[in-house]
Amino acid sequence: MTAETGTADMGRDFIRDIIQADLDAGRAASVVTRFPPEPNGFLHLGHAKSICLNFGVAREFGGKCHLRFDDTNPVKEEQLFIDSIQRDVRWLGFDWGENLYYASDYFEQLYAWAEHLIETGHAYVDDTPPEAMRAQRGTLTEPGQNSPFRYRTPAENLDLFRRMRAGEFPNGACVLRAKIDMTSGNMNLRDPVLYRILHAHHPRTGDTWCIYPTYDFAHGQSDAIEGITHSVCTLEFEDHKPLYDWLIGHLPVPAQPKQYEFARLNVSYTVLSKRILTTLVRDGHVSGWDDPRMPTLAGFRRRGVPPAALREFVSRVGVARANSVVDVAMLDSAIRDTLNPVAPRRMAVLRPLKLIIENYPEGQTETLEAINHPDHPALGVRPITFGREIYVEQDDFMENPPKKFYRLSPGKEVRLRYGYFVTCREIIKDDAGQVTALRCTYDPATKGGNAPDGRKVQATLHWVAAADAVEAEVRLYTHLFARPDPGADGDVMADINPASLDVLTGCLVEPALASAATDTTVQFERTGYFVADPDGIRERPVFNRTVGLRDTWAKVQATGR
RNA sequence: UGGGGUGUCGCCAAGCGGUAAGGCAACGGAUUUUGAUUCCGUCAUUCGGAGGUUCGAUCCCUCCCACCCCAGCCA
Repeated sequence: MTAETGTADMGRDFIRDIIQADLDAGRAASVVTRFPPEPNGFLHLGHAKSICLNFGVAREFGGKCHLRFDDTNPVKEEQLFIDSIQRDVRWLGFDWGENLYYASDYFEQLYAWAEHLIETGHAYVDDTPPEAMRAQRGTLTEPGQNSPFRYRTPAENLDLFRRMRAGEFPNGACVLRAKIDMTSGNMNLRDPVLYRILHAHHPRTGDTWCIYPTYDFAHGQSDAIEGITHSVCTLEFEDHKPLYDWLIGHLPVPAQPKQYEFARLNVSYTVLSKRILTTLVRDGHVSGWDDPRMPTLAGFRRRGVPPAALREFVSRVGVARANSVVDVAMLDSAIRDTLNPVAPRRMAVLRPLKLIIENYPEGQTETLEAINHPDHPALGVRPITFGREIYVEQDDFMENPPKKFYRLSPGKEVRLRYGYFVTCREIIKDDAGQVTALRCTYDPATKGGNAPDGRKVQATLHWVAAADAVEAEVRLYTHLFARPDPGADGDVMADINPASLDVLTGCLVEPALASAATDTTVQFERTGYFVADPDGIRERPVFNRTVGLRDTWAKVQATGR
C-alpha cells in the first residue's frame, strides 16, 4: 500500500490501532476522517502533521478524508486563508476529491438543532453580561453558580433565540447556553455557550446570519452530518470530549462520531502558534506568510523544501499522546534525505575569491563536462567553462592553515572539480592587507580532475569561471528564533534571532543556474541545497538556501580548535 | 486544594506479563573528483520514584513525584 502510493510509511500508532480494531470489530464499515482548519491563517508544520495523519489514515484504510473549514467565527476568517489552505493541502500531496465542506454549510441545520435543544429543555438564552458570566462560572477549584436566566421556559427561550437570529439584539447582549452542570469539575460542562451574537460579515454566508455557533456546537455536529467515523484532534480538546458526546447524545444527529486526541507538534527553535505567526507577519518581522523562515507550508515551499520531505519528517516523528519537542535537526535531516537523491548538482561560489592561473593561455577558455548527479548517470552531464581566471570560495583558502585544513594554502595543490589540479603560488593583497586574489599554476595533464601519475590531492573545490559566471544574490536562512524554546521566558518576540537572514550579494553561479526554476531545489556542491526565489530576475537570480550540507569540517573547527 | 492527561537513551518513539525496535544527534572506522553521500561499528543490565502481585513486570496493583491542558460570547 505505502509502496504503491509512494508516500512515507507512517508506521503504526495508537490512532491506526484504534481504527484497525474498529474495522475488525465491525464498529465502522469504512473510515471517514476530516482535516478541519479554521481559515484564519496559513497552514504550518503542525497542520502538516494533522493532514498527514487524517489523509494518510484514510488512504491506508481505503476510506476518505474531508477538508472542512471550521468557519464559525467571521471576525477572524478570510477568503485569502480559505484559498491558501486548499493550495497548501494539495501541495503537501493530498486530495479531498469532492469532499470539500464548510461548517457554515450547516448553519441552518445547526440552528434547527439548537431549537431542538431549547424545546427539550437542554438550552437557554442567557442575558448575563460576559464579565458576570465569567464570575458565575466559578474557578478550577470552586463550582459555578446557576445563571438567574437558567430557568426560563422553553417557549420564552425559543422566542428569545429567534429574536437573536432576527438581529434584535446587539453583539454580546445574550447567548444561547447548554443546560448541563455548573458544578462540574470539567469547565466545559458548566453550561457552555452554543451561540453568540456577531453582527459580522462572513466570507461564505455574507450577512445572512448575525448569530454564530461556537466551536463546540458546530464541530461534533458537523462530524455527524458528514459521517465522520474518527474525529482526530489535538490534546487540548480532550476536555471537550464530554461535551462533544453530550451534544451528540442529546441531538437527533445522523451518526455518532468519536473523538480521539494526539499530541500536537512542537519543534525546537520554532514557533507553531497561529497567533504568534500572525503577529510575525503583521508586525513585519518576516516578509510574509511565505517568508522562507516561516514554518508555514508556504514558507517551506519558497525555501525549497519539497513536500515529500515534510511527509517524511512527520512520519519519523510519529503520533503519540505525550507532549514533546522535536529537535529541528530531525527536520533538516528529513529534508537532506529527500533532496540528496534527486537534487541536480551545480556549482556556485557564495563569497568569491579570484584565482589567476598564470600558465593558462590568456584569452583562452575551454569547455569541460560536469556530472549532474554522482549517483544517477541518467541525469546526464552539462558543459562548464574553464579559463585563466576563475573564482573559488574564500573559505577554501587560508594563508596560515591549521594542520587539518585540506584546502588551498600557499604551495598547496588541490583539485578544481571537473577541472584541473591547481597549486597556489602567490597571494595578492590590497593595501589593507586583505587577500584579493591568488596566483596559481595548473597541471594540463590533470584535465577532468585525474592525475595520470596517480598523484593525490586532499581537497576538491567547487568554482566558476570568470568568463561566464552569473552574478546572483543568495539568501542564507537560519532559525527564526535564537533559542530552542522561544517564549520560555515570557516574551516570544524577544527571542527572535536577529541574524536569521544573511543576504549575500555578488555571488557567482554557473550559467546553468541563470534560469533556474523556482520549484526545483538544486544542490550547490559542497555548500547546500538552494532554490531560485521568485524575487530573482533573469539578469540577477536570487537563491534561497533550503538547508546546508552536513559540514564535518565546520564541526572540527568549532570544537577541536 | 477541582477535572482531564503524560512520564522508555541528549531529542522523537516502539513495546500490550517472558526478559528494552527504529529514527535524529553524538562518537569511532572504510570508501569518496562534494571534509557531502554511502558503508560498517559504538551508544538504555534499564523503562519518573518507592512498595506489592508473579517463576518472571517497562507492561498488573498501591502510594508518591514531575510536567502539560482547562476558568474565550477563540478554535
